[in-house]
Amino acid sequence: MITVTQLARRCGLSRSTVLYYESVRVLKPPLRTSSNYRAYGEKDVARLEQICVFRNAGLGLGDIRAILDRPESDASGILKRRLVELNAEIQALRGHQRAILKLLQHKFSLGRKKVITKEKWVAIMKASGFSEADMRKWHAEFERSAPEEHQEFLAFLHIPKDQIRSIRKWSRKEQRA
Amino acid sequence: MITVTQLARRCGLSRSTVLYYESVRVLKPPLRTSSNYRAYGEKDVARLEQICVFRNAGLGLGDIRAILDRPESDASGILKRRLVELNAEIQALRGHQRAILKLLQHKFSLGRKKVITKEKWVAIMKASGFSEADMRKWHAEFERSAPEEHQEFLAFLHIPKDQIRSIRKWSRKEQRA
DNA sequence: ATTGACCTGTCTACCGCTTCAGGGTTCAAC
DNA sequence: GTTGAACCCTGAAGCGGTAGACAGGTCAAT
Repeated sequence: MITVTQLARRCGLSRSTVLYYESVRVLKPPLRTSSNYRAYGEKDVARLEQICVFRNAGLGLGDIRAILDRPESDASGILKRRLVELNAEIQALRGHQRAILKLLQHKFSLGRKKVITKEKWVAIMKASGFSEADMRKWHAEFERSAPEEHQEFLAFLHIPKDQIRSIRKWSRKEQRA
Repeated sequence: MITVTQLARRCGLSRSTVLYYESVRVLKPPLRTSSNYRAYGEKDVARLEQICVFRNAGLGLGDIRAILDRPESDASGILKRRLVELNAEIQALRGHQRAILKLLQHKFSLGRKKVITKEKWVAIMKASGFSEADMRKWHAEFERSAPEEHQEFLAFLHIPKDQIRSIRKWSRKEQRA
């Protein structure tokens, strides 16, 4: 029998989160000690661990409750739906990234003093955790979904024309491969 | 001079959203008619359109306000930061997707009657808007970030061993390319 | 003067939490 | 036996960005 904070820590959550899960009844109200403290047992731990598994899969608490409490609910259906939603969300974020690139282009070409070069750009990206492989994938994605913006962006980095051609070439190859 | 609802519709937003923007003063309080209706002019429209541009780039209203109202604010710095954050968010969503795939694997192998095949899987993915290219990119990403789970997943689809080898081979090539 | 389409401000809900306020309990040291 | 730290409790409010509902005011037409 453990307390809320112990349970929370065992699952890598905060006490408040566990309490919140109880309040939205995705976690069942546990036994209480004589002094009204929550006392959790094995089953409660197991349940919370399951919840965490589904949360790591990006499911909402409503969906998790459905899966855990209603055996007739179509768990794999829910998971597939979420898989598809996640894809849409990823596309949306990629769209945001493309929009930012466009904006950066404009900003820099307005305030013309600040010329950003390929080297500076690569430094920014590396500093923020992009590996070489990530950057190749990034180019491939950019080329696939917005070839014209990709061209524009490369030109904006003052990369010579022939080099731009070769970058776009392997970007296309990458997606065909 | 147009009204709130007209302004909102012109920018593809709801009335409540425009009102909210005003309340958090990212949009300036407009002139009022004699009957106290909001009356927006050209400048207001332009401002809201700018706001929408930045919202499409996934910036928060706070950042937008900083960029629009404080010329000394480092707009391109904010944009770059956001670019990096977006990348992290995308990685997180991909992680969710991988977690779901693992779960689906377990589900299906528990209820052993339901054998999912490669064909069924591809049908699900296609039905949800994955192109052939998307799926190749998906494999490449899967192979790059979680090769063992990728192997497991392919086996789970009852794909013959030699075919699995070839799929993983070109997945790795795709990222090297 | 009435209809119907607009407008007004204010309130609520959604999600997944976090934080705060204002208390009670347990356990150890002194 | 009392003080203090570290726990526990409940309940409410807040975040961001948006959608919608509500009750009532305004306007152009009939």
